[in-house]
Amino acid sequence: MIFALRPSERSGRPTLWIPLVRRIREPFKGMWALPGGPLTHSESLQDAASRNLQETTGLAPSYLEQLYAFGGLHRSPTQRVVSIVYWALVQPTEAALADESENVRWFRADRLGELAFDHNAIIDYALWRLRNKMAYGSIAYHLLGEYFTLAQVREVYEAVLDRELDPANFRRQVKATPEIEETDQYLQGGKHRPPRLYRFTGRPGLDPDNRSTP
Amino acid sequence: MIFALRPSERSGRPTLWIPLVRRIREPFKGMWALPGGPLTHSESLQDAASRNLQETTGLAPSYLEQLYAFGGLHRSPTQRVVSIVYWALVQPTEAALADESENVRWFRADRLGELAFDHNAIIDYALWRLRNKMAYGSIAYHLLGEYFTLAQVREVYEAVLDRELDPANFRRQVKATPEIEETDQYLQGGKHRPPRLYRFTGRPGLDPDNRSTP
DNA sequence: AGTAGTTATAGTCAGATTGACTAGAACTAA
DNA sequence: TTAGTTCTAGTCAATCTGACTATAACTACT
Repeated sequence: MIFALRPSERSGRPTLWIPLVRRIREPFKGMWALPGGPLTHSESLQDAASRNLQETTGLAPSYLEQLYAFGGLHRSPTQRVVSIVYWALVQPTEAALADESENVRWFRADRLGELAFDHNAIIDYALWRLRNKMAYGSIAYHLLGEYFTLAQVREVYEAVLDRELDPANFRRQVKATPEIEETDQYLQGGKHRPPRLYRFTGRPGLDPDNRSTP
Repeated sequence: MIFALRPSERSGRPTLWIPLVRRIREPFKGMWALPGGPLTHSESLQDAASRNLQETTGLAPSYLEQLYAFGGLHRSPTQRVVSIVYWALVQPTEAALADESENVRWFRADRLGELAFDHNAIIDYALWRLRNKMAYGSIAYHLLGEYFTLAQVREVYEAVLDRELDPANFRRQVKATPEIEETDQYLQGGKHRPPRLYRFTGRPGLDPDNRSTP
């Protein structure tokens, strides 16, 4: 379950996108589904998630965390399947050069059709968790590059939470978090006053003892 | 992974306790471990957790939620094991009549020895999650009976968070939550002014679409 | 060159929340 | 009757939040 920011077709403002793969076998042949695959005997759960991510979409995530183990009896019509789902955030540079093909395509998170299995429910849950963690923790920065403006951070929040935030108040809060470091560089090229660039100095969301579930 | 409140031996104030079972086979024969067992083909994950809970300790939980799926390669020295761990809260009435025997015993959560497998780490994580959810959500009431005083709620928080809280300020906050309902009964029998009894009117922590992970 | 348009950034102000504290109320035990 | 206990309501200052104002610094256009 992978999230990335991409500019919306119309407004150009960043929006949440999700890569899906097309089912090439029954059940649900032809429908879109979350990327995934089996767990082998010689890899940890997180390693398996990384590997499946790499194999199906070619993406390297900047954040990876276990979402939930789904184990209802009728998730697949043909057999009993337990899915230990992970969710990942990838930076826009990564997302731009991701494989896209006949059977792998990006979709807007808020405009998905009906997917295979219970994958709509899984995505709903992942979205809920993403919004939740964003409100508390410092997770938004894993959707951005190394340097960013405070307006870009705000756009991430606005895209995920789906509501507008007051620019001045948002600045005040972000600047108060100790993990945000001011640089002395500015982003040039806009048709307005150039904004200062900042850096995230917190931990890189991939370490194994990632106590960040809340 | 089961939590219940029991009065401490010395002070008599409520403390967190955990039931453990003794390993009767290798590996880790003779050591204490979390209750658990295999998943069958005809039960959901939550059902399997309930059943294992019932079979090993005889307890019926008032709250049950998935904790995490542990799948490291070397969790068991003999074979690869993936454990989908659930955590439960049981009310003191339930906890009092729980089976206890040579091979099932209650331990204080803050005074555990070395357990089998990675179970110490699992308990640490569950404790972290319990503290976290308590700070936000309304989970403490699943450790209490139907009627309770505000001082009892405060004692739950103090036991779990392991620090004292100001009684007056705590009252103010709890009374402000809409899920708490004032009754017109009072708890008699103390050597002081009888405190009013309250009720929890929120949802009963067992429904399947329990969106309460944060 | 000058002016309009845009976003960046700092600051103010009222309302809500929080932590520390005070004080009276209502019971029991001596 | 009094001392001891907890219950309960309230005050007050500090902090945080949301709404808002004003200036700064750039580009684009005339």
